[in-house]
Amino acid sequence: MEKSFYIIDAYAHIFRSYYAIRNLDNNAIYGFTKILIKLFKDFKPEYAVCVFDTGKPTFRHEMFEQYKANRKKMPEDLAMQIPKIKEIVDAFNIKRLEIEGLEADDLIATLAHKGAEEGYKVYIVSSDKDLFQLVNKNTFILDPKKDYKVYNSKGIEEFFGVSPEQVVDVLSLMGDASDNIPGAKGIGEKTAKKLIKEFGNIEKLYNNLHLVKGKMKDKLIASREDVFLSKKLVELDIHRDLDIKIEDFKVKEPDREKLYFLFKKLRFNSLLKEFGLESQVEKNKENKNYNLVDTPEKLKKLMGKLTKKGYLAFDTETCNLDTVAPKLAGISFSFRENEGYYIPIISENKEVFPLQTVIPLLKQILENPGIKKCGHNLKYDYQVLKGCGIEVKGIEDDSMILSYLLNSNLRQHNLDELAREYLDYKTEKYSELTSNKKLSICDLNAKDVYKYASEDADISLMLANKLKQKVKEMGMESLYNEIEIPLILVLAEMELNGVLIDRDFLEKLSLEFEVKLKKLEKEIFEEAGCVFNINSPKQLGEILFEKLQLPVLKRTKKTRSYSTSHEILEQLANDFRIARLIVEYRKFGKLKSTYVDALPKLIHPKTGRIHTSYNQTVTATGRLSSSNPNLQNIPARTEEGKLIRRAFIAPDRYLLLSADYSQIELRVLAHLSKDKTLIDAFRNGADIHSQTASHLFGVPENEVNDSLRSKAKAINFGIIYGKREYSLSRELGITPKEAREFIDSYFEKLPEVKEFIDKTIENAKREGFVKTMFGRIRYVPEFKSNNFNVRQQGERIAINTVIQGTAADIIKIAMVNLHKRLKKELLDAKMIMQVHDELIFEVKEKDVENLKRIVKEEMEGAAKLDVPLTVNIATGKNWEEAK
DNA sequence: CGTCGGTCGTAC
DNA sequence: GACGTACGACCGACGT
Repeated sequence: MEKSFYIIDAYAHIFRSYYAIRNLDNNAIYGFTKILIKLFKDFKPEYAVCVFDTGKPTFRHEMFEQYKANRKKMPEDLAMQIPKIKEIVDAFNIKRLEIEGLEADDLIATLAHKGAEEGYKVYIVSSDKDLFQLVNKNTFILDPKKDYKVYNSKGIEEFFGVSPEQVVDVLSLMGDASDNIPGAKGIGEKTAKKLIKEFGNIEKLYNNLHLVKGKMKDKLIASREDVFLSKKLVELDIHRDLDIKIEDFKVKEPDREKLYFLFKKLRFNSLLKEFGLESQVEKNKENKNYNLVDTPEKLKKLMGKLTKKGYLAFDTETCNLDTVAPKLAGISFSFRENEGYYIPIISENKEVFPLQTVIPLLKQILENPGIKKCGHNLKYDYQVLKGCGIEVKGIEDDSMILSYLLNSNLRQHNLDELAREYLDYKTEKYSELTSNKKLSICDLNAKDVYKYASEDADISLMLANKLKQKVKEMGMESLYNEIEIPLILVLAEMELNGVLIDRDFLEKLSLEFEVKLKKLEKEIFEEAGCVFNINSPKQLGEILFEKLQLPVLKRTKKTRSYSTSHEILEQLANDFRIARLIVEYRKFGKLKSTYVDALPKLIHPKTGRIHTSYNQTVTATGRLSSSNPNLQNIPARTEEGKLIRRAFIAPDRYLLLSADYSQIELRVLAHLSKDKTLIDAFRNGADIHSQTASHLFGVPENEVNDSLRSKAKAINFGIIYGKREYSLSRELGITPKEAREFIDSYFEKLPEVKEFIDKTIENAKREGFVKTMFGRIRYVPEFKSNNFNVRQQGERIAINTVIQGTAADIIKIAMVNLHKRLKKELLDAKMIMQVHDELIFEVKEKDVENLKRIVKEEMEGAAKLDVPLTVNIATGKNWEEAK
């Protein structure tokens, strides 16, 4: 019985997977691993080896300086995958082989030769035609690209057109652009094969040149030297002196545990299944030590332990999700990995410990700044506890924020996912715990809750340890410690503060809008000649473009249905009354449903105020986001929109104070690019858009009219968003060619800006991520796409993220500093809202002037740039007035 | 009846 | 397909 020996050409598969599989992280690892799995499942190799390259120069480079000179450096994101691939090969218990100064192909040739000599059936796992020359009666090619087809000599001849012995000669004639093998100039694959089939090899070909006709003969004569050099380059070299025994490559059982761990980490869930690695999921549960602390004795003992700790994780459980003061159900602690304690306060809706006895005990721990705390989404826990009269001190780590800093492209950073991703651990889900969705933690018995609750604290502790290390490695330690962590409390308090809303005013507005909408609706139905749902783009499209036969100017992106967007309706508005009416209807409908009717519903019954959620871990650039409601998109531009802002009010004897950064993103651009023109403009306190217009159109600044200024403004913002000629032309109502000229002349007048953009993109492509001024990173996987548009989007993302992200960092710094400052100066003033470049405060009338001074100082001093940061401040009884 | 993708519109 | 970052209302297809 003959033994089989499989030689795996690692890099061939790695490169192919990298370029063939898109839209997947770790694509090369994935593709390569799939091949290994297939091999194990279908071919069950007894002997196998994985051959790698060292990338060091070889004798071929000495022979021919240009050898492989065209090869680009391995892309960064591929290089990063190589170590993992080696780990996987090791876990499969397949030997790896790479020898310095020896190309993989030569190593494969040597191994194949040796294997055949020792009587093995040799299978070369590769799709590379350079290896076809090795096929003989004991050596075969196994091609994963061709559905794992096995080629013998005859197979090669059928597939490639010549016998394995003739492959080298064909390759020498046709050359290989990717390896920079010259071949015969002007002779391609087809001709090469024809010639070799006719003559047998290149020696015989050149000895019988007289039999070749016309141009082809001339080409062969001209390339003679190149062809023979090519043959030497293409011919694989068998190193008979290499001390290798095939016996050493005996395949052992794969290390299933290691593979499981690796696949899990890489999120190769389909491969887990494919290789039957699912059974071990629960394994990590076994060594957990979770405890229910349900007697006064146990509680006392735990508290004694906790007071001696310098660092611990905690997590609160609540009965409801009330924004202001949710009811505390229990609290869990962990101070050692795999260990956790749950103190139930409510079990099956009955008090386990009376609050007045537990709270003082908890205070000793939670309010002690010397005991550093960690948790997951501590903003929430802080608020819960504040509702119980506990003010948590010593917040050091938040695993949610750590995860966000490591990958801001993810919008979800929930504990379950992170545990799976980083700890290979499957958590108990809240939904599994309650099974019936109507139950809350308080309805359950603490005996059923404590494991779940302890786990959360334990997992957060383990994650914080692990992720903090990574954050340090990425150079984000100070961003984390000095900006994001202190910001938790700032946001927690802003949310608790909330903003006062004039409910009566909104209710009156709602009635007014309702009347307006009814009237518009009637008119629209009359124009249309029928009744339909104006809010349905589908129905509206059918009425406008089918029934009424209005011209179809644009279709929607994904479904190619009629576009009824504002832009299109505006274009139709001149000729068709119905289009004007719909624009008007949309405007009022939007304001009414999104703001006028929605805001009163969110007024908290106890405080009479709106308490939004500021999310710290959502945006990819580092900005905050706001939800329930979103206070960052309250209308500001139109007259009707401004009415909404009048509903945001200050209580009696208080005022709202709004402070916004003037042109912060353009100032950041000026600073980062060091562009002289921009810097000068900002230093001189000029109107930046007029100044740009002056430079751009070559007119003195006092002669810049509104039209020129608005063009310059559009370009200035266009730069930040990476706008191109097409969209700029649409905005300015000019041709794309004219827009192109504007952009070109902008870059000509502000060359440093152009340089900054190019450098940023270049850097981003090389590193795979961009970095803001304060070290925040964002990965830009778009660069890996094989779609041109997606790659171009990557460029815009890179630019915009650096600018928007840096601006976001700056206002966050200002918020942290202001929060401290307000506490210190004992002003009757509270920070209540943030809208990206604007902070809004509620301040007692007597303290307005002091607050103005302090806010200006802290915001303008938040970062030291090459241009001044300028802040405009206004006050009023409501938000509209304070603008 | 809930979920989810598509479209549209608001902010900076 | 053409401008970055968000949130959310509404519709309607789809699955239970």
